[in-house]
Amino acid sequence: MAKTTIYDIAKEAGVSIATVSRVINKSEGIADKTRKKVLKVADELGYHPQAYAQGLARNKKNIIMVVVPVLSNYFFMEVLAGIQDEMTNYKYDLNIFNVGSNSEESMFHEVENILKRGWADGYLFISTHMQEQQLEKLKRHDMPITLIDESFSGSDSVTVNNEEGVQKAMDYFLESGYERIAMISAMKSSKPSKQRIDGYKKALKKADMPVDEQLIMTGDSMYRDGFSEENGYEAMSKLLELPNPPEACFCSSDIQAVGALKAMKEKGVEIPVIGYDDITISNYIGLSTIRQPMYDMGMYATKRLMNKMKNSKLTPTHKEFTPELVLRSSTDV
Amino acid sequence: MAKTTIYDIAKEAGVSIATVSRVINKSEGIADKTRKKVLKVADELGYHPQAYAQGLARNKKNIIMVVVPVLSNYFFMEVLAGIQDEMTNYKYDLNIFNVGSNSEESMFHEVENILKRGWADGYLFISTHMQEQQLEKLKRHDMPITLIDESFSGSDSVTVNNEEGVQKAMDYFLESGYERIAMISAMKSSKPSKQRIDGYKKALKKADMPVDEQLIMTGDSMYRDGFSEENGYEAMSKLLELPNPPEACFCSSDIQAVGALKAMKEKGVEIPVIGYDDITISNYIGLSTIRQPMYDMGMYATKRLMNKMKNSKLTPTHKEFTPELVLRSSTDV
DNA sequence: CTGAAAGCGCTAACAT
DNA sequence: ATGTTAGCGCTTTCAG
Repeated sequence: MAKTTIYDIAKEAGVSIATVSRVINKSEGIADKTRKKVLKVADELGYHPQAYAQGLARNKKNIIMVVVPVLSNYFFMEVLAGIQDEMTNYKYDLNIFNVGSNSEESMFHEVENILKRGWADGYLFISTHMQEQQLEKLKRHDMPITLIDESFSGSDSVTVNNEEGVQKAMDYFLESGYERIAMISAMKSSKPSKQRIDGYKKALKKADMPVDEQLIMTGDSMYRDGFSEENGYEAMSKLLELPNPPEACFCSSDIQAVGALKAMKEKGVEIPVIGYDDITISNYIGLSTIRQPMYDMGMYATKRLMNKMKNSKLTPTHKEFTPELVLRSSTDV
Repeated sequence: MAKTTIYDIAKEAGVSIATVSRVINKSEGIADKTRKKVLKVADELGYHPQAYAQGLARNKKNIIMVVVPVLSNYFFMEVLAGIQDEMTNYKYDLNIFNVGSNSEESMFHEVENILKRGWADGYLFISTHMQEQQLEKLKRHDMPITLIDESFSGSDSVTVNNEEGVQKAMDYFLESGYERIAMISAMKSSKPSKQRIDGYKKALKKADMPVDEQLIMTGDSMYRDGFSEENGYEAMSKLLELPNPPEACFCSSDIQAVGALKAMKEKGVEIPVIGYDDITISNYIGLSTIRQPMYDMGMYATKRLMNKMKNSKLTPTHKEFTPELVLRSSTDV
């Protein structure tokens, strides 16, 4: 069964390709008889339009593309679930594109090229963490884009306030009377990681507490930017070997907290731990955490994008979700 | 910055579009001077080939498409990590397509249409669970496809023996002397779920033990086919309310086991539990499980697909991975 | 209501 | 070494 085209159908049905195209596209003003005949032949031949030809001809792809740097990551997965569920309300297909670069510069070019290639009708960028100047360049391509987990004044974006989230975690520890509060961070070059470190320091300063750099720890494995169980495990192991170990610990992500918890268990140590994200599993293992409404973020961003695509002169909006402290057993020590 | 085409470059550089095309595609036999000029203009204009036009013209897309029914699922995520990492070795881009259908029939049509549309040069199908007859139809489209987590004699596929995996879990329980062994299953219509139930029954029969249908339990929430924490939680809750509760429990997936563990904790019950998959987190929470080499499966399948694309007359191979029992603390009671 | 023909942006013979 | 031209499969005027 070779690829069948409208030419095949036209010949077989004894009409012109224009007519075939018309019935396939359900345009009106077609004799009922012709339509039926064409449809029948199309079905027999197992016809389906070629995406590339169609896209080229009408300059419309019916595709929404999600662009992400790292696919196998819990944060992304949950955001994606929201996108996916919301997308069922539209007639667009969803494509996920993985930008694989390491350096920030080449990542930008990769992203820009995706836009230039004209893959989709609209784009959702998750955690690509580009600079404003770069984003500015992208806007020149004049494509609907909604940013998730990063923001920029001139673009649609949905984020959650990282510093506020950390603040809430720290406030809890501080109010509970802890003084040596550690933080398990991730890759230094990661923007959310950086923001969380900043939030940590600020919270300490606000409370007139000293910042002990030794207590800001990360593991050695930087797979997935350090947002991994392994990294958290390593970090906590190091923390517990300090001459003066911490009394409490805030983690940049739930997944690292999971690793940290294991390290603690192995050493027989029990200190309160708060994670970040509130991935589904956290509820089941009793991990206290800062909840980011990941699913809602994905859903909201998708809605925004679709609106933007309908009405291109909508003013860009920035939606900031508020993170919340969720207390579970990992803070009961 | 409107879309720039080779026509723009040709005009600006004072050459023909063919020449532009040649230098963009690095074909040889081009005067160094012309090349430089063209490249310069292309750069100034921020040129990048249009994917659809290029794809249409050369009938080659440089895309590998991963087709999955459910995106936000741990099994898929880990397989995907393997695919993603392996793909960095090739010059293809990765696209993920989510088939969103509920009924088996319409799912098949969705999948077939993807093929017909001609998106990619090769496809990786993960857990689509089609019937042989349907797969047979797909083969007529003559596109390189590798199946993951399902198999069919005429296609490249990589699977893991589900029954064998369950057998190992059951053997462990049986040898440890347990008699009332429950199983937490997932959606009945899911193929892997079914296979695992079969394995469970077989193992019992082999050991001359009665099969108590009451002990094959699933939760009410069927989100993600029942492969969720919630489902496991519900199932275990029901199990523990039985007049004669089980002494041990095998779960269809680690993620369900996580839920089951929570239910046990809440009721203050401790029975040994074995999950299925060995997702990364299991190691950190001490969950005994049947390990499926998900990452390796993704990697292996990707390699196969790429080979197949190089050499289309390769004989289809079926690679079956062997699941292994991994004992951790959840079986120490 | 239907057909002819131009065009979407690019590639690949075929010329020169 | 470079230009001309005919497609790739489909949509969309413009005629009739």
